[in-house]
Amino acid sequence: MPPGVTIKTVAQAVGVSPSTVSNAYNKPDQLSAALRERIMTAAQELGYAGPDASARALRSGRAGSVGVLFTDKLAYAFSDPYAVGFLAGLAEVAEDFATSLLLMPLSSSDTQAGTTAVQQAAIDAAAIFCVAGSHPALDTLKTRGVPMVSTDRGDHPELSWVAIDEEAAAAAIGRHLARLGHKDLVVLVDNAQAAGIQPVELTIEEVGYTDCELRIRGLRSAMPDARIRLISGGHNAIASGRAGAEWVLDSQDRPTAIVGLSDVLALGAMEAMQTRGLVPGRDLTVVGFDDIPVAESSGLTTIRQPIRDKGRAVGRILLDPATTERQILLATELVVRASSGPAPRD
Amino acid sequence: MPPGVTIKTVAQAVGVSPSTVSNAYNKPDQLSAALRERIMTAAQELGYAGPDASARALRSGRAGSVGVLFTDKLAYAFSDPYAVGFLAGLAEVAEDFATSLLLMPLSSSDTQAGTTAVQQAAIDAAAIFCVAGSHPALDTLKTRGVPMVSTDRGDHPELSWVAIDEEAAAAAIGRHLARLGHKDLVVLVDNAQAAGIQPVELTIEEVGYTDCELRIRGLRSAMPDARIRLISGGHNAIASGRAGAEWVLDSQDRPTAIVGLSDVLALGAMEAMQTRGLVPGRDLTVVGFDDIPVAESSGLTTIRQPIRDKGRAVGRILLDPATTERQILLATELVVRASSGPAPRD
DNA sequence: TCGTTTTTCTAGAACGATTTAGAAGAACGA
DNA sequence: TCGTTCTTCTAAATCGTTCTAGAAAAACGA
Repeated sequence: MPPGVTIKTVAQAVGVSPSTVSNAYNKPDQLSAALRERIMTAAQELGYAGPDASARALRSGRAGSVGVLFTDKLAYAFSDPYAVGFLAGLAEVAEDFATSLLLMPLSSSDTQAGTTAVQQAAIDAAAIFCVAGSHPALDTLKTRGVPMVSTDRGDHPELSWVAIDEEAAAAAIGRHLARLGHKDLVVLVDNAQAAGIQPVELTIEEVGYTDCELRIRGLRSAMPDARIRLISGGHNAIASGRAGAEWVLDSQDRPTAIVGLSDVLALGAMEAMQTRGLVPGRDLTVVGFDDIPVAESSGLTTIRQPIRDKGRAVGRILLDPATTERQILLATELVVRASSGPAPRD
Repeated sequence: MPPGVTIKTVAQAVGVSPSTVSNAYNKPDQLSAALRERIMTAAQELGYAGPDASARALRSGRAGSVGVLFTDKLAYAFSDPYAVGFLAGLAEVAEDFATSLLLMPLSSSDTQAGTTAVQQAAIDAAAIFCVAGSHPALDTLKTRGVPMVSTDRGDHPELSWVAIDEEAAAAAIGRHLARLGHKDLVVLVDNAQAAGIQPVELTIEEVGYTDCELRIRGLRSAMPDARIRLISGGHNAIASGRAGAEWVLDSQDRPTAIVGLSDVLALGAMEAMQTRGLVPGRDLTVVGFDDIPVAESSGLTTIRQPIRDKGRAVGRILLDPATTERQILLATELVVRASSGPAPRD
């Protein structure tokens, strides 16, 4: 587009008003087909590529994009097929409403950067994917009046969310393990601010993420007598799961079962076992959470949550005026596979 | 933000001009600290959350986001860790320049939808990730004057790109296979428009993607005497690789080697072999392309390409004025692992 | 004290579109 | 033929900023 070519230029060239050119693009039935044709060819000749997006957004009050907010680096976020599934579901709906997705990583360490990013982004709505409810960027969105839907259940009744009953799902795992006789557990948790490589043991307060916390509570409630340790090998990725599990497996104090708070963490644990010649489900039980596609072929016992539906539901609440529900609880299911077995008797 | 609260409202409340309020946000050193403080508190009281993004974009000519264009559904795009790596590298640079990423899937079937999406998106630049150079949306961007960088080498000398020498990399695979005595090959290719489940044999013309085509050419040039069949089990995903390989393995006419044009396709082939009790590298050779993280633990022979660097380089060309290079060729390397071995003598 | 520079602030014009209300002309029914 | 209804088009206001040029005030040097 040669600089300076606007809707006005085209209007003058054709000899009509700017409004008419605008209508030619946006409301084709408001003008005769012949005139529209003339306008379009003139636009082509002048090198005009259609109305400017920013100007349109300003005047019409619609940016044509929704923000997708998530914790931490993009690299970590999408290393989990779970996140990808969510995004795919959201994108599906977004496409129907001619809306693009604006990716906005919210670093948990540098909250300032994320907040200004959110401030400067032209978005009509925001999907909050696994972001702590306390992040200041969310306040910015609230004062700005941007509709939001979170993937975590919040406290406030006016908050919109699409979530699962984390606690109940985790309790299902707990009951399964209890039935198998397990009494000594290690839970692998995501630790976003982990910089080092050395796995660490955490308290439930240090875990931070609301959903992780709820899952731990659920486990504990179903296994009140079990010993449950929380270990993190870093952020949510296979390598972290492996690191955490290696640390546990190589210690003198092995548990009988390892629960990954996500499938990728659990898969990492399975890798660590394989390296050591241990068979999941026989020598040690491994359970995951999410049921990502590869969990099936790996034989991982896990909680299935309809992640793609989650994305779709979030999209609909944000974009489809016909959707009136504001808080949606999705069903989960314990999927038992080969990686879980009875605790060895000692 | 209560509707109607703008920079003007704040200005009136404080008793200064709108320009000054604008400066308070954008050029803090243009006004006294005391006044800035007063403006900020007034803004807070009025519920003003900072300058409107669309208005700012219109006036300043900077949208604060770059578009990421890629073929087909988001779901398929990010099922490949290769794509995720690229995005991560790009995001890294984008973050440094306070820029967000706008995801724009360009369906290859419905080119119209993608084109209007591109037309309506407020972006400063665009990263073209594995999109056929003929897509009409690219023309729209060109007339609009949006800077673009592609991940494929184009024909036009003014085009910017960050790529690898696809043909040479594939030729390296070809030489490796020739040295091992392979003369009968199946190449697993991505077929985006595949709707059915039934794998199909394609000609090189039907393959379509420029980079896939180049890789096939490279293979052929290094193995002029080999028989090379092109098979597709669907879009770029493990399941498609598995489907394609199963079809081949269960036929009467098995090749001695399978080359996946991406690692995910090759990994699918390895899965298919395992199911049938075949050992990659002994019974049949499997080679991939990309060297995604899981390739190492799977023992997959493949071409390593610095995918994250690719994303970073694209980001820098788009956003960093200090970067003057416009066409960057990255190095690749054949990584030989256990999945490739000598062809069985018959 | 007087010119000169620096700091601090402002008026008013863009930026490029969409929207509202309404005018001009064509088509229509009786 | 006349009033009415459509169709087709337009003028002018508006969206909420940032920018340019310059004014007023303060600080400075001699």
